[in-house]
Amino acid sequence: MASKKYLNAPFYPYLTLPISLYILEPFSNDKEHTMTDTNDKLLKLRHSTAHVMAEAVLQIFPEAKIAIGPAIENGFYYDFDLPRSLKPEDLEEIEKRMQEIMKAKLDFVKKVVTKDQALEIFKNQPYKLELINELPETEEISTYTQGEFTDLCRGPHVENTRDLNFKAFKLLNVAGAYWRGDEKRPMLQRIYGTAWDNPKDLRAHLDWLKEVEKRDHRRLGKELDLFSLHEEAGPGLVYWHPKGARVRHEIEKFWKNEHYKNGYELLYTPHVGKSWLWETSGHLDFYAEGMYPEMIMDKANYYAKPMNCPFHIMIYKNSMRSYRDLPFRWAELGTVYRYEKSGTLHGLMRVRGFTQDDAHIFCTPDQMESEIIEVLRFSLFFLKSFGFEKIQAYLSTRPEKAVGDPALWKAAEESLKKAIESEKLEYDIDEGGGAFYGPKIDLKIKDAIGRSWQLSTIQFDFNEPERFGMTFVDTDGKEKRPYMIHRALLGSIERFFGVYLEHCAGAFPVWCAPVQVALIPVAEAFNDYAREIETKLKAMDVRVWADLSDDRMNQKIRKAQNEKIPYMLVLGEKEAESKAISLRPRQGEQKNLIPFDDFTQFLMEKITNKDLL
RNA sequence: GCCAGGAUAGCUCAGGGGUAGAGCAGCUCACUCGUAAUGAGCAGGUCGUGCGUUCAAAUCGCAUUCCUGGCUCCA
Repeated sequence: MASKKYLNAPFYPYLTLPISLYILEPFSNDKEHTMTDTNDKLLKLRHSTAHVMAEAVLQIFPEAKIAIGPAIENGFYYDFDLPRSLKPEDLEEIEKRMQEIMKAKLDFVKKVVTKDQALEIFKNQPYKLELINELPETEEISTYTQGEFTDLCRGPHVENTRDLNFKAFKLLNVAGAYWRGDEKRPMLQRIYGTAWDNPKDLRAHLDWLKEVEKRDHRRLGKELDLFSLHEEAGPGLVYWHPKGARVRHEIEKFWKNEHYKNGYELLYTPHVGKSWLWETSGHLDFYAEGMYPEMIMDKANYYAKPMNCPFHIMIYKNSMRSYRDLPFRWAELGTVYRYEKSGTLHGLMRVRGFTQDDAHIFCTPDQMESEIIEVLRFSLFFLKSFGFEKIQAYLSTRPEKAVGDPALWKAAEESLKKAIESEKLEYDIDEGGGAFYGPKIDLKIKDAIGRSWQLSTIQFDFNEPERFGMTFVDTDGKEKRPYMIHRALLGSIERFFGVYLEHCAGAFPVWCAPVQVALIPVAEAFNDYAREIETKLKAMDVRVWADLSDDRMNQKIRKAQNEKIPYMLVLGEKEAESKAISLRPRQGEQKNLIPFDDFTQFLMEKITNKDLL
């Protein structure tokens, strides 16, 4: 059931499987192209284009069964049950016929019909019949007809096919899709297309798609030699190459330092544990199919951990805890393993082994509110450190089936809301959208090309403290239940790395770039000077690469540029004489003959401030 | 998991029933050159894996693994 659409969902710390909305809003700077601005005009136009496509498909396959064909973000689709599977060439034929239909200037004619009439009209269309029969009695049933094609549809539509610009749409791809998204129902063929008001907008959207492809983290990961995956060694398991590991190390170093600075302690816990843990936590009941299968050893069943929380709870329960000890803020870069269906694996975005930037906060009821506010502030600090300024919060509240006292839920929800408001974040409330064990806040960021990704999640848990019988001794000498909050800021390191890689298109800021400075001697005669500079920079912990190959200077620059190394230092006779360098930044203007000390000062500032360039 | 497409040298890709091809990368040699590709040469795959059809398979068929695009967006 999961799909690529869910790639922007984070890895939840606890029991739920990731479910999330996919928001794709290209051209964040260009209102014309965003869905928010999508006036009915574009919606109508796209939906009408879907109808035109259905007509074209029926011309080719008169026996085709049609399902549904809505407008979606940037375009539309239509699902068909066809006698054979479509080939890419079919799309061209369909497109051609669609253009003919548009040029024919056909009216879209609406007709209100009775249920019986509708059943008669669509008697050969089983999917439509199913829809008709499920319509509420009160609902007006209408059909829209253009040319030879009539569809069950509530509209609205454009008036005439001439309102559709036959040069402003394009069919993109064919895909399988279950009827009504249900894997037990028949698999239909879905044709996706994109449609716009004018050819210029279409062009812009196609360019955007190209940009998405160019930034694909799988492509960049290969080009920049950052990581790899190996089917023969296990799908969905990531191998970090030296350069990728360097970036990851820098990110993790930053993460750890900031946690210590912000009142957290770090933990390390095992990767496997006996079934008792997962029976107690409830994972084996609710989540078994998401776990790697058991390993049997010394007559006990062990599981690779899909979550870190039970381990942190073990540490909590290791001794008596007093209200004086709380809150505990325990963080761990914990690598977990989950069985993700083979069809859902995708580069670094969806994998089977990944590292959560996890933490659990155990606190008293009194502390809950300030802890939540603090966690949210800390999340925002991290996201902003990486240059994500546009942040949207989503608050999910108590679902019908839930554990825990409703009053506790209410209080938790209130404190979550207060935290969001104190940070003045935009937010949406998903009523009843919380997990069964507690309400949560999710944070979504928007990347450089306008796509939304969910990264942080802050979740209450009324379940595990109960199941594990966690307690603390309160001021009155009585044992009470602590509050437990799960939170991940970046989500998982792997996925965050993928998102960030796409966000910056491979051009990491200097502080975490795998190579920070490239040295480019103009000719062999200046290799010595390059070595001298290299030694000095290395002594300052700068990651430097001296290109002493016998390539020509132009070639060296090209290589460094393609590797997206932030700074290139060109070194020749003039530089060597005056102990200077010529600076060619990966972006921006070059500056010649800068005193070396000036450069290092500039560089160190960039690095320590984590400048994003 | 399901539907469709794909898997050919490290990378990007061409070819297609008669025993494999390009560019880049790599290696060697020459060149020592001021801001995005110096030139020449060499080496490198049995065409994802298995089984089958055939005189003959990378090319056809079946199976399998992995990859890619999709699989709630309610007429």
